[in-house]
Amino acid sequence: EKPKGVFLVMEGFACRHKIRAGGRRQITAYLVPGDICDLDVALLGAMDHTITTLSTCSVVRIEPDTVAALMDHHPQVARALRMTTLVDEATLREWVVNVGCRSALERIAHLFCELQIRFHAVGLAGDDGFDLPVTQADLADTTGLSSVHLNRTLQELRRAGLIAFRGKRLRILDWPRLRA
Amino acid sequence: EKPKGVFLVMEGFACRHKIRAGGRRQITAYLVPGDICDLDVALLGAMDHTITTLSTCSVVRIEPDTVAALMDHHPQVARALRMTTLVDEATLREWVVNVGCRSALERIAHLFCELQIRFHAVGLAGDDGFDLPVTQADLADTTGLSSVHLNRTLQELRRAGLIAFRGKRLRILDWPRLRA
DNA sequence: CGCCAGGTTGAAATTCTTCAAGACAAGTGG
DNA sequence: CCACTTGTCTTGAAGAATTTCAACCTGGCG
Repeated sequence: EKPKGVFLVMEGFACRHKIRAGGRRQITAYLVPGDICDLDVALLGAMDHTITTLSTCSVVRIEPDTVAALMDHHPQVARALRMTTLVDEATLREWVVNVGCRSALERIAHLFCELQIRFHAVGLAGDDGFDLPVTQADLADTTGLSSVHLNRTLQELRRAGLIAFRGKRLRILDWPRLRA
Repeated sequence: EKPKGVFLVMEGFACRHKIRAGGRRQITAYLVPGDICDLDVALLGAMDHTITTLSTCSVVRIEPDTVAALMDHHPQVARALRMTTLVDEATLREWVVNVGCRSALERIAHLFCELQIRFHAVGLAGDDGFDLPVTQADLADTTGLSSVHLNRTLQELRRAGLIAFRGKRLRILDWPRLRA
């Protein structure tokens, strides 16, 4: 009945994903520095998905007892931890919306906006963008598009002057319009 | 730092959904009898989505104090409640996969399988199917398809002898193949 | 009887995928 | 230092999946 362990991402970029028979992969979440994972994961018998790093990461493991003690003695921390799971769930819902009813262009723009805000929140993004160490294939598996179509849609965003994406760095050139 | 209230679905069928500017709607989860919702929802300032009943429902509200007391004095219950949020999250991930990388046929089949198992678990489905009080438009908003395409894909499932869906009742005619 | 929401159909237009090939950049071994 | 490999990005063109529009059908219900 106690959490079995917690991992905290300190540096780097990782993702949760599932692989389907046939080799298709769907990324279901990104983990950025400051994100916590597997708060209660051992409660379920098996993990339903995989976590993979997309860049070199440094990760801290916090002992189950430490977590339990924190949650028992520091209600503010306990509250914050419960909030993170709510936020994760809300984000996941937004991802269902993203792949469920947005066009290719909107999906990518939405993803970039989400990441800009999340990286910004932990001081890893300026107003002009952030490092995004993923391949276009990764983005395709995130947005539910083929890599070819993703590539073409990225070019469209570039041509429109909204973003630049070269060498693992995403630059946001027109935040208001990207957001719109 | 305490849960502010809990709702428990006793009878009926409901869903979580989000509405996008432009009127498009995406259903992100179904609630069947036995499902609990909003365990910690008041921790976040605002609700990021809407809950709607799809049939007449009876719902029980459990007082925050009751929940807090339960969780304090009955570790087994606390554990079970935390497990439900993990299961909800895993289900949500599966929905991302569903709309992200499955064909129309697979999406619908997967949804029906999920619901069959969930209804079966609470004794509301026989081996032959269950009551599913939704319109085709609802299913379209669930699977991220247009209602026209959903309609045609449903017909395909019928023609293949996998299901029958008339009058709010879904009959499963060939479980192994539907599942496959 | 007539209305109405939901279901069904056809056809055209669009979006997206697939296949296949070529360009480019970085890293490796000779 | 060069040739070579490898992974990623880019492009074109054909074809498949899906959406849109618009019409028509149907059964339940006031």
